[in-house]
Amino acid sequence: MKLPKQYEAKLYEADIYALWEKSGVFTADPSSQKKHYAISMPPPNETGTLSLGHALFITLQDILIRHARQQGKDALWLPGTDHAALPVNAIIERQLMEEGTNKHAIGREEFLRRTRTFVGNSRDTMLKQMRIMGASADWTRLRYTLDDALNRCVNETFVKMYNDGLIYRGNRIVNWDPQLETNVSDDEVMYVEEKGTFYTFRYGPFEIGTARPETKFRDKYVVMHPQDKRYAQYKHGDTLEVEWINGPIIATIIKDEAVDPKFGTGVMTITPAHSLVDFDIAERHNLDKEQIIDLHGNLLPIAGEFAGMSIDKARSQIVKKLTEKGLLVNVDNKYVHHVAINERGRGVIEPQIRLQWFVDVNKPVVMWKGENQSLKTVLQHVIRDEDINLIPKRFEKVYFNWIDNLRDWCISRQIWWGHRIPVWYRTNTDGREETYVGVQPPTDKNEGWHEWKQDPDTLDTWFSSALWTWSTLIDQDLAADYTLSLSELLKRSPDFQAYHPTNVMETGWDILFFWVARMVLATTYMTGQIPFKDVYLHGLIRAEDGKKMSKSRPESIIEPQEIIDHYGADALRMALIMNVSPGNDQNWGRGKVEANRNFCNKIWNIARYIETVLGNRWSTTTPIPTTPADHWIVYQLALAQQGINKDLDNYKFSEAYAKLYRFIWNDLADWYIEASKVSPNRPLLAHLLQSILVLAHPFAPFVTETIWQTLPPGTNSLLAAQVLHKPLKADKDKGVLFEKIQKIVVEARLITKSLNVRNAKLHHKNDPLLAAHGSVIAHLAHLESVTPSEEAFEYIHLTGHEHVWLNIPKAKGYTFVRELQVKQTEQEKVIQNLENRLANKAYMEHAPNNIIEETKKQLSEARITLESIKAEVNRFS
RNA sequence: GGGUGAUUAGCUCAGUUGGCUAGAGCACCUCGUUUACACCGAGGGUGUCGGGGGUUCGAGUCCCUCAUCACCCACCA
Repeated sequence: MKLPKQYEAKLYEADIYALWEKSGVFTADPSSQKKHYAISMPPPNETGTLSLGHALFITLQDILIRHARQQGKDALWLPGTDHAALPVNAIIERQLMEEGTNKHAIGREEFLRRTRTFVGNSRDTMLKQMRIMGASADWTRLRYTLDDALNRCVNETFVKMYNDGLIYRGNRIVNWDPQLETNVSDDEVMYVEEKGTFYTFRYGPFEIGTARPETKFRDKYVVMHPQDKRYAQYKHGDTLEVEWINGPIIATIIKDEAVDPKFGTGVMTITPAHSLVDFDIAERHNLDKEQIIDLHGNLLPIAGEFAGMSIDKARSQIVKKLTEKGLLVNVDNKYVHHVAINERGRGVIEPQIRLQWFVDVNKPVVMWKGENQSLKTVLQHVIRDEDINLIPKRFEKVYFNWIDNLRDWCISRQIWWGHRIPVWYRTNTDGREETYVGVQPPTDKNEGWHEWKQDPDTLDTWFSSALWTWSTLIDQDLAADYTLSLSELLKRSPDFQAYHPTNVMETGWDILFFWVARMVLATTYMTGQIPFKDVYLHGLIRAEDGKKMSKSRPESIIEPQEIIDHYGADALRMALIMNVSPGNDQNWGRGKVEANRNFCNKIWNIARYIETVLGNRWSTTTPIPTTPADHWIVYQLALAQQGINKDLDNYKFSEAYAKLYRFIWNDLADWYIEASKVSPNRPLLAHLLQSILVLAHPFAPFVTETIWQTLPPGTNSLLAAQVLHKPLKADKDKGVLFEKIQKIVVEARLITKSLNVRNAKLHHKNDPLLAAHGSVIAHLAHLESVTPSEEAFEYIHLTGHEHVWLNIPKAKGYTFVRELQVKQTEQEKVIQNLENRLANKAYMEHAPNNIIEETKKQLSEARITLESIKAEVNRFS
């Protein structure tokens, strides 16, 4: 088949993907005798289209999976998508707002219908885009966080935790988002700096500061540090009457160490219902916690004349009233404070006390390694005991720091999109309430009781994603059989038995807490296994200017689709891993994509050339290396293959890729193929082409498979199904001859280039290397000829070769002598360094022998080179 | 307040356990259209590896310290 001059990715990629998918190469087989290898794909949120971040994880995981297949493993890459409760909810609510309506107006059913349509469209787009990226995922095992089987796992987990006392319902202060009308977990809260006003008011004998006067109506506890001498006269529990916003109130003195005596006056009043810190203080001393603000952010009747006002409106009026009462002491307009906002949806968080479901992270009821532990301590153990490795390792410190600050996990949400909480309530005619917690809804209908009603709340998205590695491996049909217990189900699920724990979790460091830690938590608890052995954390992709890609700056967002349309998926894949290290963010740059588009084209043209040279003379005979170049390239190939395997085994994507790039472009294309033009070794060329296609395939699956499909019969089938073979044996010493040839070529090129001499001739006197390989050298160095001759004094000698010279007239040699002198000085410096090193007693005593030997060898070589340069300089001076 | 990362060529960044004269891509300059490729080939790098100190025979790499930038966690009412 005749290939066109340039590789046009978009002409082939779709067909190639279809070919793979049809063939079933991506489908894993748990009954296979091969070694199993598994990766759970982090399910992308169904919120629109794939981003560059998704493109990155698809690339990294696809490389690992294809590499595992090449190593002869049964590889499962299980794909899926996430219903993404909160983010999706935020999008739908925004849509509704733009249409001038809201969720209450359309009702739960209609809301869910709209949401399903939206996520359905998103899912179709995203799954299509994953294929466009070349993801070799097992689509027969596609999962969705809201699948029935996964939903069962969610309920099983909830119920088990409930029965173990790990899940409880309680009135606690939570991060309430009045905009989305739900609470969110601590990890979803973001703090942004904001300039505000800080007021100081007189409060009886004290002065208290606040940035939020609107919460202060019922502040009846005045708190100070127990050791603060300024207030030693006041005792804990003392009461006094003070004049306040709506008249006099009775204040109670509380002594608590949470107060910083150095901040402000060292005295504060507290609002337990609307501040996390205040709530904790109130808990410690068993104080009243009165709600001041309602769930929509408006003041309650407790605010008297201000009731019903939004907090923003009320603030200035309250200040005004306090000023009129003469209670305002000071106003500071330059106060900088941190406002809590919901990361999803950006609503301002108003802490509220609410009846919510929590996961207790401190209760020691989790069996792990034969010990009763808390969820928290299990989390610590698996990393400390190296059951799970974090890559890069430095994230362990971040991880432990997060655990140290971990509080009970609030898992209930008031949004409608998500897994329903498996709890039902009913009352009887006497008003007595019953609660039922179960994997399936209760069915009994007793006399005198009303219908069971399910808890209206949904679960935090991360509660279901936490089960991802194993809930996806459960046999989906068996899961419908509720007579089986979960442990029986796990035992009878072939996928779970074959693929769990998975080998590696590859994801961004930004969801280490949200997701990775929670998978560890839920999976160890439910299955007694770790979810994965390694965690590889990649960095984020930022805009070209180094800032985050953000929807508020649409020009900063790069769509993978657009890049693929222009440059092809392979070019994008390689650009994303080139010169990138784990855990470190990278800035997007188009330059890398272009470079890799060119690399694809290079591979294409190597194939084009080799296919032309071989024509219809393809043979399947084992190639026999004959020339030094043959031995050299075979040896280099073996080195590259070993190096790439080792790097990928250690998740060194960037380094593996660099080795591949160097081998294909520099070694094979620039040196070997050029050298082979003198006398092509056809079987070896065929072998080399097939080898690089296999080696490059995990990185650039499309272009390599496209070429593979053009190979003649007998070599075809699917590249995606090929395994790595043992490299051919090469004679390393014969290969070294080629390195000598390279040195001669490089120098000949350099001299002819710098003197601008064309069609120079290279002569030698009885040099066996040149006698044997003259034509190759002539071709590579663009020389007219390499011929034996008698010594001619006025010509330029090659360094280190006393009897090899270029037929460049002596006159031109005088121009060259300056460069030779520079070289001489450099060489003298090198020799001086090496001599000093060897003269150093300490060095000779401490350095290992091989290093010393190496130094000696370098020195002797450097001396020969210097002598050669010197001789040449002398001839012209 | 606590922590992490970054600082290496004009730009964007690699550099594995310390060990040859520190690398890549892009950009730039010179030459070249030798029939695989101009998305190409050949040649071209004087980098105080952020500053200072230390450990070592030997430091871009390990330790201390300072500076700048980015980020994470906690959060002062």
